[in-house]
Amino acid sequence: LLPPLSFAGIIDAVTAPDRAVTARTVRERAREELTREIVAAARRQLAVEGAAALSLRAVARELGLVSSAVYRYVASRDELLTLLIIEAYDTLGGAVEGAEEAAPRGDLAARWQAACAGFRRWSLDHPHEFALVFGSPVPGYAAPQDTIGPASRVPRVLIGLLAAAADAGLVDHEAARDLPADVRRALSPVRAGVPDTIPDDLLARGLLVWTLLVGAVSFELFGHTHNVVDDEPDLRTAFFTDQMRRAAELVGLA
Amino acid sequence: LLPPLSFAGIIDAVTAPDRAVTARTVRERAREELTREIVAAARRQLAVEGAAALSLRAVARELGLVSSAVYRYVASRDELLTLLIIEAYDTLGGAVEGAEEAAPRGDLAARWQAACAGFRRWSLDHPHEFALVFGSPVPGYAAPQDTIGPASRVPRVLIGLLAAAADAGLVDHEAARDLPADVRRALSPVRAGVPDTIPDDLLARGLLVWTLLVGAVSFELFGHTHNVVDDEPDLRTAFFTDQMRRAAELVGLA
DNA sequence: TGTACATCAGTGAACGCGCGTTCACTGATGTAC
DNA sequence: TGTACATCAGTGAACGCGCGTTCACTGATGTAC
Repeated sequence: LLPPLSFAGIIDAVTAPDRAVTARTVRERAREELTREIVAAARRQLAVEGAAALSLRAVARELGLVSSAVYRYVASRDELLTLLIIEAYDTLGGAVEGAEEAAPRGDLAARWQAACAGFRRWSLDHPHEFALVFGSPVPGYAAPQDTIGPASRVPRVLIGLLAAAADAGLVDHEAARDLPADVRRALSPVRAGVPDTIPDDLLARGLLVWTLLVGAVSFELFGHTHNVVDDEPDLRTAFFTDQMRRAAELVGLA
Repeated sequence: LLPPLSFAGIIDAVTAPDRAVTARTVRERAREELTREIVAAARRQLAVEGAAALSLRAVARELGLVSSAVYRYVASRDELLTLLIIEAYDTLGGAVEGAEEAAPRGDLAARWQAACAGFRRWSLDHPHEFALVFGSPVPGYAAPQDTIGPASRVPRVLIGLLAAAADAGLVDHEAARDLPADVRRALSPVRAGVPDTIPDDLLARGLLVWTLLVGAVSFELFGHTHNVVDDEPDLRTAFFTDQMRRAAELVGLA
């Protein structure tokens, strides 16, 4: 009874709101618009209550629809969650890219700090989205393939910086050791997606630094810096910046 | 109508199961035993389904009780969650302490790696407990004061190692810079609980390394190493060990 | 040692709530001739 | 350009589920005299 829902079509409708107005029918336009409104309502609920409280019925209520009507647009609660995850990855990616691109091109340290600050800013502004993406997995939910593209936008920014640092000769190749064989094998999946100009050792350090960025923001958002770091926002920022500077030293970005 | 429930009493009953048999009444003993069984059943549910699926009714079912009977022992679902959080922190703390203490005393690098390996092992064996403690906060739940003691057991192990490294002169004091004033102020809460032999710079590095440990395990457990690190368990372990060795270099524990 | 009263454990029924999902349906929009 | 049929959006009712929590109650255990 359900119409053949194209998942990719939904994503298009959601992520490309302003494409040139082609000769689409009224129905097509209404469908795209309502799909976007459903996702927007879901996003608002996520922002306020968190992923656990997200329900199709509440989305329907907010839009003045009967709950079953939502099923014309979204196959299930899980699919809606997937859309939100994709959107979160995407806006986070955009925020980090934007911040990094606004920094002076020649100053790698500044570009790194800008990226980190952008990451943290977005996360503090969207705590539930952050939790959805980097926190505990939603029980019974398995992320589909569609998320891996958007998920890699931020890492890709970091990879760009690492490559730039390597190209600029900023990485201490004396200190760069050869990795043990098993560690090199462990890294083979990432290795495939990263330019050869980044040596294995730098790649391993890059993962360390990426872990650190996400870990630091997790700690802050999930309350693990209580009684550790002062609560005053400026001091928190100073601490984070200091931590990220230390991280940057590991990969020639300080 | 509810009896005056002493929270500390419950914790005693749960965490000190084998205290000397004093002249307690049958009722008292039955109460302690059932309280322990309730927490044990809740722990099993947590292990299987995760915190979101934890319900008082399910606990009651498992013990063959009527759901309202559980309220004789536990004031609410939140209190039960708190008990589980405390227990998770405690068993994690015990696991890390045990692992660290089993390493040769004179070998700080080995003690560090043992602590990290113990942390990761416990986490892989108790993924939902890890998520409960280090993952997204449970919505609508605020951790009470009772958790902060157990929560600091693992950090305390790391502090011990940092102090030992400092005492042994393993930390490069040339490289140790003076911290900017705002970063020093940001650190004042931790500072109060850490021996003076650990300088500010080392303390800041210590937090970096602690973030890294938790972050690395989070990434692995929450699926963020998919398509990054090979799935084979031995290779994952090799990668983790390598990352922790790099972390150790920052604090003179390599 | 035995009895009277107080305390406590566990029962069973109920309240009120919200959820995801299905299904047969009406009425509006789109399309082919 | 108009009509006949096909497609689609949204409705309303229902199914079946589980949850946390309250409350008046029975019967067992504990205690004071």
